[in-house]
Amino acid sequence: MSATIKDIARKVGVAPSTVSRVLSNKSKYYTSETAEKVKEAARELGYKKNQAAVELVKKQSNVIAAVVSSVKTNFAGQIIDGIQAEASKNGYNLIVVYSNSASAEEQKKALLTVIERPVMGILLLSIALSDDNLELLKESDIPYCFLSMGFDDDRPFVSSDDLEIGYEATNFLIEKGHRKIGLAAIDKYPYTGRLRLAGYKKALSEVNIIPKDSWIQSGDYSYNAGKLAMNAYGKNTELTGIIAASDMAAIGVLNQARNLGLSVPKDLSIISIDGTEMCQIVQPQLTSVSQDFYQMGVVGVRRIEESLAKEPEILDNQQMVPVHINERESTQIQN
Amino acid sequence: MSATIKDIARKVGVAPSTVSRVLSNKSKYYTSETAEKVKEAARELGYKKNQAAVELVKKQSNVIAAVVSSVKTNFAGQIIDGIQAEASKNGYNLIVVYSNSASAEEQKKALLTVIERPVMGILLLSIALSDDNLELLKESDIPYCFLSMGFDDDRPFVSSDDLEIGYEATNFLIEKGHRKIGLAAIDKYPYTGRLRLAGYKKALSEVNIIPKDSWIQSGDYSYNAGKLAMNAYGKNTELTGIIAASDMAAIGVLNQARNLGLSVPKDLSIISIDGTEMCQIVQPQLTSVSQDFYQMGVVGVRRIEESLAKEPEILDNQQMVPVHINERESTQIQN
DNA sequence: CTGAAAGCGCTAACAG
DNA sequence: CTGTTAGCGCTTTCAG
Repeated sequence: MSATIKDIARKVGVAPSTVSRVLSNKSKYYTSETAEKVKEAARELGYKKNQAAVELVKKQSNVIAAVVSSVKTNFAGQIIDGIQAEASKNGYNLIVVYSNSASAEEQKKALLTVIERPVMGILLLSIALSDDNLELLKESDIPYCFLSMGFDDDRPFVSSDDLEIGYEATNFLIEKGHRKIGLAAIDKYPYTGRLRLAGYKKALSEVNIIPKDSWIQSGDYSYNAGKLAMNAYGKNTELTGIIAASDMAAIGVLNQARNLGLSVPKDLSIISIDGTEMCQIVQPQLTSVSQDFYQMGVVGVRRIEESLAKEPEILDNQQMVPVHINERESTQIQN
Repeated sequence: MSATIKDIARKVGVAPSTVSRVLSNKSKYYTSETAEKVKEAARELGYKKNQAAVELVKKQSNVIAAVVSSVKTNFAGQIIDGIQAEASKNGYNLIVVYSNSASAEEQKKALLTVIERPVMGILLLSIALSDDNLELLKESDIPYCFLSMGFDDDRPFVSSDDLEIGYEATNFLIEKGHRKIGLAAIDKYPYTGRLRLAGYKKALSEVNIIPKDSWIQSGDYSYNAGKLAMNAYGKNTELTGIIAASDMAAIGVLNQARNLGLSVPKDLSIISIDGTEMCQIVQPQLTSVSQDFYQMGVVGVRRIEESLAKEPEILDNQQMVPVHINERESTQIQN
């Protein structure tokens, strides 16, 4: 077994409490002389702090936990980078646990893994919690915040403004002269899809366009959903522009359009939602409404800090991170 | 604060140890009658186990830790899926911490995050540990295993056989009739690149081909490295086939070839190494030597289990996971 | 500045 | 089957 604080104390000839003070940098409470001896002994003994013991007595730790849906989302990495950077800056450690969002049972295990130890906060990345598990989370009294998804109730979250995303994407195409614009692979009913759809309709209605039902092809944001949507539009579609629900969906639309003999952007303009690096490795490169995932991670960590510091009532529970449009090669002016 | 085992004991009128027994499912040691009452009370009180306390006394936990290089690798997710599945099957929990492999300091923090608590094992995903940090890891006495990378020393790892990868990729092109074959974006000196290069040379020498220096363009496996390599080969390259060091590198080669006016696979065949989903979303779809990343995760967990069970001497420290070739659209017969 | 002592929440003998 | 006791490794009063 690893050496303990007592071993060091014995070796140096001081009390365990003194060793603790040195090793926890409670300066002012020891001479640099004893500090040296203690540190020296610690090194020799290969001492490693037992955080379980520390957390047990302090009842808090400096670790932030992120729970991530294991469904492959290519932007999760960016959010995690943001969390990591901000956490590290403030001296927190980050641990992440993956959870298959499909199974409430798996979800619960993931959640318990972090709840059952004194983490300072929990960040949930695009994960749809079951009611039971949400209850579990609330009961834990650990500050939490959802990232990259929103809700109608008062749960704290930080995400992009999905209404704005739908609106901006649509407006971008309108300003390029497009009138018949499709919305592909979007999930119509849950919060995110619903708002994007609303933004789409809003932009359209401002120029007096009423979208046909067939313009809106719902789906699950996946590559395959993109392909299916494009297939449904067909080779002879009246659409001249398409908004894809995600980068992967956009690539699906793009590839299927090509399969159908359509040339992008000549015959069809495509604008994607997300703006991950995927947009830049396909040809033509995809114009996108880009979300600032990194920033979501940063804001999420700050959100946790605030929950710790302030009373719940003062908190601005639901925060939006701005989006911006990256014009690349998949869109062009429509005459 | 959350309720403790004592609160439950008081409420039900039994001893804390009894509560502990019920809650830890030490069946045989209590009547179903008391069990009911205890569980009922636990539910009412919203009891949550304090793992810090458990781990402190048991000196071991059921969590496996994965340390992942935060450099974006699109296969890390697959490895983690494999770890997760196998861990979950055996009742372990997985926590992952991200570490920027560039900074030894960051690395150390990540490592300490997991070493300073009683995890049952540590899996390291394509992370190049500094000497100090490797020492730290060894000292911890926690079983560990590197995944998706190999070493010349006796460190435990599980990876693909990189010599075989280089050999198979090259041989595949040779059998298609190619004679002038390039190797792009590979890191020549470290273990992985060195072995792949050796496999490449071996296959070539078997058919009496000696590669020119210019055929081998080293790089860092990235998209950009792929582009640079293709650019170095140039529009009028004598090569008819190229092996790319990774999927992203292959896409870089592919796009740059197209930029140069070369058609794939008509003018140039490309075979990629990795075989992630990226291969299927580009056009043409990329032929690849596919690694079984998921399996690496699975084997990694088993490796940890074995280290716990057996004496170090008996262990087969370095394990290879088989690769296979997926022929897709980016390669064709060369006359 | 340092030591002694108490205790975080839980489990594991040991008696009964 | 259940209660009593001790203690995991650390921090934190409280004295001195």
